[in-house]
Amino acid sequence: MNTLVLLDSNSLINRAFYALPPLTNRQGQQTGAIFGFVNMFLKLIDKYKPDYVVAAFDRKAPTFRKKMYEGYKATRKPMPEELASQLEPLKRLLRAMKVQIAELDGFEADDILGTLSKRSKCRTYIVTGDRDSLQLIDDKTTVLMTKKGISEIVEYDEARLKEDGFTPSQIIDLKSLMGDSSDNIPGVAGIGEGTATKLLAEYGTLDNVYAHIDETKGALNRKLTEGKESAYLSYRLATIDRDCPIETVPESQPFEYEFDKEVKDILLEFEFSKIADRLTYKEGVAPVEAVKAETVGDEAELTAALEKIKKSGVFAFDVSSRIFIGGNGCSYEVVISDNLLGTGVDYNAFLRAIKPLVEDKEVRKLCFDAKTYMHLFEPYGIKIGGDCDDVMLKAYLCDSNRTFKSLSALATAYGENAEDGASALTSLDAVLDAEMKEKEQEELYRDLELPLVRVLYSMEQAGFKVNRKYLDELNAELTAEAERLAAEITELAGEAFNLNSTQQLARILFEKLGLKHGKKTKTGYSTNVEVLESLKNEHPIIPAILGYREIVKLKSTYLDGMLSLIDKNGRVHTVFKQAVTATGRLSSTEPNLQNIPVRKESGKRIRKMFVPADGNVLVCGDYSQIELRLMAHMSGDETMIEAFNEGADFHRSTAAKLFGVPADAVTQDMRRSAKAVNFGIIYGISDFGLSEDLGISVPQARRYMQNYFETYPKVKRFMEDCVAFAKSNGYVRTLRGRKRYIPELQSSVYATRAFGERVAMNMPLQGTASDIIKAAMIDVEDRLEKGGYKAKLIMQVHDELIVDCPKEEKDEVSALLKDCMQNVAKLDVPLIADVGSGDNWLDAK
DNA sequence: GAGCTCACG
DNA sequence: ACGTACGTGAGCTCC
Repeated sequence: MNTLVLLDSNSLINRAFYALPPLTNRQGQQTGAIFGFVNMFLKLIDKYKPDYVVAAFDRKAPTFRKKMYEGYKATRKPMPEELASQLEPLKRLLRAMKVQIAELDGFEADDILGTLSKRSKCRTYIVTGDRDSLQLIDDKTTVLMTKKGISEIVEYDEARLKEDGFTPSQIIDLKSLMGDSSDNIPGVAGIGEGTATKLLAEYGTLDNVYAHIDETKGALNRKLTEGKESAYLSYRLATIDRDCPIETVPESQPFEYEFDKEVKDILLEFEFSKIADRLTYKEGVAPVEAVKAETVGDEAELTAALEKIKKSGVFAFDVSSRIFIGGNGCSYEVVISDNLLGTGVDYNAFLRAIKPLVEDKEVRKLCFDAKTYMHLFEPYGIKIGGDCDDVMLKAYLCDSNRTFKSLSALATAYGENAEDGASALTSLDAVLDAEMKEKEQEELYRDLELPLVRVLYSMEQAGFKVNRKYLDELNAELTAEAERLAAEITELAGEAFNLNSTQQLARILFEKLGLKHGKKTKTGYSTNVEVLESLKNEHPIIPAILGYREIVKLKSTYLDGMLSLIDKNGRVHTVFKQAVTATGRLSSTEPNLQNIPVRKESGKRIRKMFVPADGNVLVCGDYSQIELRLMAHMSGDETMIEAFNEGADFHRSTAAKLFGVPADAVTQDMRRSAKAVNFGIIYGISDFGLSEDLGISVPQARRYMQNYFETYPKVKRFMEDCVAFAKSNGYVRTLRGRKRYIPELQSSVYATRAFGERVAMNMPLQGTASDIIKAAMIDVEDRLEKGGYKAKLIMQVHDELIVDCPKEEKDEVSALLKDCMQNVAKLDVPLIADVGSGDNWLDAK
């Protein structure tokens, strides 16, 4: 018997759309849902080997079923534009793949599936995410129901459906009772899945439920009686039309497992290069051209290869699970020896052999993520000579919204077919150079990101000393305190439960203890600090939980989490990520040293754990309100510039203007409000956000904002300009030209677009601040080295730099740090950095 | 692996 | 009528 696969395309692409991130190709065409759909489809044909495939689509014109319903209640939500734009491209691809497209005015996809499955003599699989289609199951029709988005498939035949307690036709009865909000089927008000299942188990069909309605009592009887009309309407709505006038004949177009070249072109247009490479294409079509790397299997071959590479003037290296090296027009895979075979090149010998080439300043080096290679080479005494071009950074500057964690991921995204890392590097390098030039990112690369690599490497290498004795003592104390609070909470709750489980905690608080719940999350009621804080006086368990949360957070993240990361010298070595954030900031991992506590008293005790090397002090410089100063400079607002030039407390001065009082009459509360508005301005203000932050009404927040914009009129202008620029150019940029593309502005969804607007206002400030401190870091490192200081820059926290400094250098280094930070950029307002020092991180600030 | 919570600028 | 403050990373639960 032949096999037919029928696709409920609208259902599938819908699920794919919400399951996958909003991918786009480089033309900006949305491709995420297509990507999900195609991946699922390929898995499917692999498993079921269909002879024919038909993809059914809904047609916009209202169906008979929907029309009946429209008079009854509101219509379905329209498809978001980001998804709608993917339908035609998907159909184009499917047609090229010899999948028939079936659609019919006035009918939904499931009507077509119902009709074709009824007509066909094939073993038929219906692929969908909607349970509606389960009614189509029979002895030759199986429904493949997608789960978890579309990543998994569950086979439903009659036996499987029976396990759930239903026959195929009962699916219709079920829907008519319980309804289906996603399909706009009302059902009987007040009856859910549970009750509906019970009723059908007892009476079998909807008709029979109503035939025995006298046997039900109370509320159920009332609901059924009142909902009878709706139930029967729902029955008609839920019944799939298996006799619609669709003309498609599945058997007329055999599905082919070798595709036309056109399929590959379309896949590459979508930038699904991995998929494009995986498929087989018909004879006569050139297979994917992969540059074949020569194999290097012993040290003599390695020497010859390195000679050739040196002559080419470029040395590209990719050392991961396999090792590739190459240059202009040559590439090699170096086979590392293993004990079993006894062939290949010894790993240590390989590194020794490449040393001269890596250190040769005349040879241009090229790799993905140069900083990791500096760490890799360090134990072998290899120092990269001159700069090392880094395709990771080039790609990041071209589009900071995308982040690549490996060379292969980058190569895939750029549609590189090279199977070896060295060839991928050289061709990516050329492509990215052109892209950087077009996007005016070359200076930023050459003068900022590339020189920064060495600085970051040296900071990571140096590490930050941890006072181990202090850590252990603090840990013991917090452990005891956490245990005490845990016991107290268990006692107050009257039962043992997992204190770390928000779900279990919600059950205890809001069900068992009957406390008032606040806002909801996707999975239940929120138990976050804000909610708990509001209940502080309602029950003694609340303060105990707050205390427990605080302590356990500190202990697990900053004490226990730190222990395994301390090296034999008592230092932790963070890894700075230079190509992650959309704004240009760095991030810090393993451990994240950019979120060490400081705001609360308990957190300050954690911060004290970070100390200088023996005989040293920590010198710490941090920019004072750098983003607001940048706002003053970039907007050119005279009032704001003047306020900073006067050098007074800016929040206070803002408060004085907002509330119309002299500076010395500003109360704490007025200053707090002004500060909140200032922050809001940096984030891309919204009335709602400000009202939440200040705990005031939205109209009140709106008045604050209005007042603020009257005080600093050019700030308003600047923000509007940012949004307008972003809308017409597709990106915003920093003073130094770093760009962030904002595709969200093209969205048809209001919330997404509003987010895009806030991003447009925030990124130029956050990104410029980041450019500035990066430049300062390069200066600091340079001057410390040139001055022969032993002091080392060891940390950056967005607006703060930390130097581990011999005591005798403290004064000079403090001055040097301040000078570098303050004079790295010339603005219309002073750029102020406060510098302090101390025996631990807390005291140095 | 997603969702929640919470630490930082 | 809608649903948001900007940018991160880590530990924990629960599926």
